[in-house]
Amino acid sequence: MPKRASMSDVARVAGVSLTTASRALNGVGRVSAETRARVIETAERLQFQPDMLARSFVTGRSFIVGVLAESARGRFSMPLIMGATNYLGRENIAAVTLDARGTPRILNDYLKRLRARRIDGLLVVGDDPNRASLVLSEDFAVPVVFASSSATPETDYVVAPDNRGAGRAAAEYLIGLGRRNIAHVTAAVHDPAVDARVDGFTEAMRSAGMPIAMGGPLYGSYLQRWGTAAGERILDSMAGGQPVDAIFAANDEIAIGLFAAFHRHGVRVPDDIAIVGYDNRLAGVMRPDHPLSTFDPDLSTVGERAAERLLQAIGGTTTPGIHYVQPTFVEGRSTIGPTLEPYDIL
Amino acid sequence: MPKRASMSDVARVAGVSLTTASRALNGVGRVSAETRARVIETAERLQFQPDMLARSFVTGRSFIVGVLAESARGRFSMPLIMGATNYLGRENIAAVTLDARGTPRILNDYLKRLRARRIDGLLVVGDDPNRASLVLSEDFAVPVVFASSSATPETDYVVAPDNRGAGRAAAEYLIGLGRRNIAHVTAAVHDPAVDARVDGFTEAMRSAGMPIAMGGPLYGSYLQRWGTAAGERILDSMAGGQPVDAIFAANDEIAIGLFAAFHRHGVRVPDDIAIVGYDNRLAGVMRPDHPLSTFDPDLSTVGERAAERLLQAIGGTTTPGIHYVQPTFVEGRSTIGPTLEPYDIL
DNA sequence: CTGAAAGCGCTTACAG
DNA sequence: CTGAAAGCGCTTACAG
Repeated sequence: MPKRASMSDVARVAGVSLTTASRALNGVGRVSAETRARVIETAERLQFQPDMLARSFVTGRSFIVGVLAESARGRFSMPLIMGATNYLGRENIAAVTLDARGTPRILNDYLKRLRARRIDGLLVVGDDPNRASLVLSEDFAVPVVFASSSATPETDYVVAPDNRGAGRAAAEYLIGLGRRNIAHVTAAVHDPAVDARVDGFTEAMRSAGMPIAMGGPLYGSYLQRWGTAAGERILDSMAGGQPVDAIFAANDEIAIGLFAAFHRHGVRVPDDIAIVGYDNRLAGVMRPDHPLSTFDPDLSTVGERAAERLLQAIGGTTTPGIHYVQPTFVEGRSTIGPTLEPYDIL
Repeated sequence: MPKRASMSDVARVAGVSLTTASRALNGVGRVSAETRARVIETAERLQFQPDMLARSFVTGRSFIVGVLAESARGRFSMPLIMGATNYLGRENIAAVTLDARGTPRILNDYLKRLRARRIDGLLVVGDDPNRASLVLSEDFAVPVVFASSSATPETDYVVAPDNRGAGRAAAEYLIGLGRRNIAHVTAAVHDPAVDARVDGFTEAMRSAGMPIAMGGPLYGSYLQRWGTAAGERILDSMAGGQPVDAIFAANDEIAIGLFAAFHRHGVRVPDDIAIVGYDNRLAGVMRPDHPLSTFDPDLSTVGERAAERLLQAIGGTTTPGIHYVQPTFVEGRSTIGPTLEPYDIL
């Protein structure tokens, strides 16, 4: 096979100096239009492809970024990383994907390696609030973007799902459906994603002048079991004369647990109680006719935006601050009917 | 901040030539033990980190590989790609992740770019049988490893889940449980994964001298709906005097569809009919006590092994051929009880 | 607008 | 065992 054409081959054939060829091909510096055209034509004819290794060497830009995950196996991280690396690939940027598995020692090791790799930037994926400071304390010389749902100082580049917006949207949606006694069943306090959703939900309820049913958010876990337990509690309360006609659940597992409790007691969804979940992780597993109304945080888009932001930061065309990605609402039978039966879900 | 030490800094400080420093640091060529020790000590003292960009430039090894997915969004591809990129990251290899989205034009574009990137190798993820020939016809100059469940010529490097082995194991497991009338409900013929599972299952049944219930595999789709339809058919057949006491389903959706049909007709699982699924995609979504017996193809391990294989191929330490990854069996209530109820699943 | 030349930081024949 | 020198393929002051 014929050796690849180098830029000096192009220069020689086009009858110009290497300098001029470089300038013409990169569209930088003054080159007469005709010279430029001739060089470009020659390059195409010779099927010239610039050697990125040489270019990297001389410019110091590696066209490689680091993607550092707190835990790559997490449900949160995987689609996010995929979204990011896909975007990067499309932009012809390579990624060194590293999984710190929550261990600072591993993290520091990795940071050292990334430096030797001369990466152009770093994308940090995860929710560990300590991570940020760790990385920054290393005073990494390249831009760092955080893709995370936890709050991070406004001095960093951050991309995150809008949990607060989702909480607000959930309340507004249920109010719009005419529901008047809306509860919120959520996971543990101090989980930043939980807190943000609670805040948004509370805000929207207050704006509508509506108290939160059950006296406020019910805190528990992300497990279906908790959804069922919360459901029992709500049924008790209803038996005691406290009406509940809609629930915003912090994830789909809780939503299904609630439904299970209600169905066992003959309470119909959505006829008696409408349920909105969060995550849409069960899409593709659940039946295709959308049994559950839920919010899809669109994590691969979060990853994509974070990667885009990183390239902008490298290019100096963005400023620090947090960018939110709006979760998409997926409307399903748990709020608009017809009445759900157990086998309608899976 | 002080400039990074270069190799010539190390050489100067250690009082040796650049040549010797390079040899000592890379452990190549003859260098006296004391010289080597001195150089290494000096390098450590100066915190020398070799510039990988320079090394790549001169050696032509980019320490970057391409990861080309037929469709990165596919359920199959995502964990596989994550497994691969994680392994690569640990080995300090960057990846350009590209999603051809089934389009040959995009594919060829990407291959051109990867060449300009001077990648060290290529990992192709996906099941499209045309993909392989496409890539190879480009006579890519670097090693190519296929991570795929479709059959590929023995002249390539291939890593794939052992579908045949899983089919065999499913039959043997159900036979071992004492079941005697075992059916197989699967998806479409000519899907390579389906065919391999059918082959393995058929083989094990034949070895045990047992006919396949229902006269042979029941072909349909991967949808839960098909599982339910197949369940109805099996119930009819049972009503007609043809016993069935176990089923191997081609995926978990089918398994759940089967269960739904049986439960509606008062047929108990596993008491009357044991069910084994495939995929374990619902782990983490289903209840934690393993409602469903199923095979986990361990796709991230497939990706990991494929990446490992790619690095071996680049290093010349492996030979072409197919390596299988054994799916892991996850035992659950659908085969060992107690009797499953609808809400036990999700 | 164009070109000769230096230089990026390594590896590796080649010669001793 | 050790070293002087060439060279990898580009970019970019510097000089014209």
